[in-house]
Amino acid sequence: MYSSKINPIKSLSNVLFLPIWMMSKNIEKPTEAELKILKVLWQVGPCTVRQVHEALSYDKDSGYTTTLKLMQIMTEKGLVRRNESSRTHIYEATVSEADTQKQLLHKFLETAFSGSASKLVMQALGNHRTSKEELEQIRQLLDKIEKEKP
Amino acid sequence: MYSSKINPIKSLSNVLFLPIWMMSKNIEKPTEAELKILKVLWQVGPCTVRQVHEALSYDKDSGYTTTLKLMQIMTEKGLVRRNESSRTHIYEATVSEADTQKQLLHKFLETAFSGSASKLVMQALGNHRTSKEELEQIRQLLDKIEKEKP
DNA sequence: AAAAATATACGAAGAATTTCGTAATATAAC
DNA sequence: GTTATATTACGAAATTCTTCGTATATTTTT
Repeated sequence: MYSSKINPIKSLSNVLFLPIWMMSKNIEKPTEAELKILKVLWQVGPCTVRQVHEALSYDKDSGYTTTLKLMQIMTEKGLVRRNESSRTHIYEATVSEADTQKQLLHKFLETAFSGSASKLVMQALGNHRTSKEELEQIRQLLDKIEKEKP
Repeated sequence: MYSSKINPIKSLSNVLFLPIWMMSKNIEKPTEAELKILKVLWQVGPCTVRQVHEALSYDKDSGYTTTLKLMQIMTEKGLVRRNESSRTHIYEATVSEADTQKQLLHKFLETAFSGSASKLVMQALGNHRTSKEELEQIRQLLDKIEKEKP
């Protein structure tokens, strides 16, 4: 990296406000294809490769060995763990959906919205149908956050 | 794609509820490196390659020709347009920041949050410092949305 | 006018991700 | 038990994105 003499504040602020999740141990960031697999595992629980592959084949058109290979890589990365006691291995996610979303959101917020959570939130609310119940939940969260503020 | 006989509703719903922005002409999706360049152009306006490259070199450590090449590719994709009247070309973004954010957000929402805007919003609000003013803005948006509901 | 600096064009290397084909092995069916 | 089927292992091709080096052309400096 370029050692900036003009704007040292930028990198400094990054250190001071390091989000909590970044301080915990390094979680491998899933790629897009890996994320699709994780979603299946989160939704239906421990699966064989075939189960995952069937679940994906509605959206995606790639061969069985592709899914297999990805899941093998994910095992190496530690994104999933597998039970090898029977010949057909059973895979399960080792990372939680919430943690992964947190991590991906942080990255996305930086790259696409330059870190402005409120801009992102307003865009998300403005362009996507959200039920009354969900809006109410968000409102409650707002209350809670504001109450905890000075 | 797999022609599903089991769940034809899925693809159907995608057609029925096609978001408005998707119906407009196809915008090329910027890659991550391209997005960084766009951000400079959005922030400072029309630029030469050198200006963009200098602006980026605080965060990024790649050569001048890399930036040049990327901007040439972006021109082909139609993400930027350039004025070639003088030897040093002047580039400007052809896509707006808001439109691009909308597009990226939609994609992200689908891949990471399975389309649940409220989940994303709550995660974003929960994990990132947001000022009182911003929270108030969001609250007002909530009011506006709920008022427009049945 | 020659030399130096700066710009674009463009092919191709490098890197990361996704895809597949084939071999080896185990299980199931006959 | 032999054949057929299903599963894993693994290398390597295909793809996409990023990076760079070199050639060529233009402007600026000396």
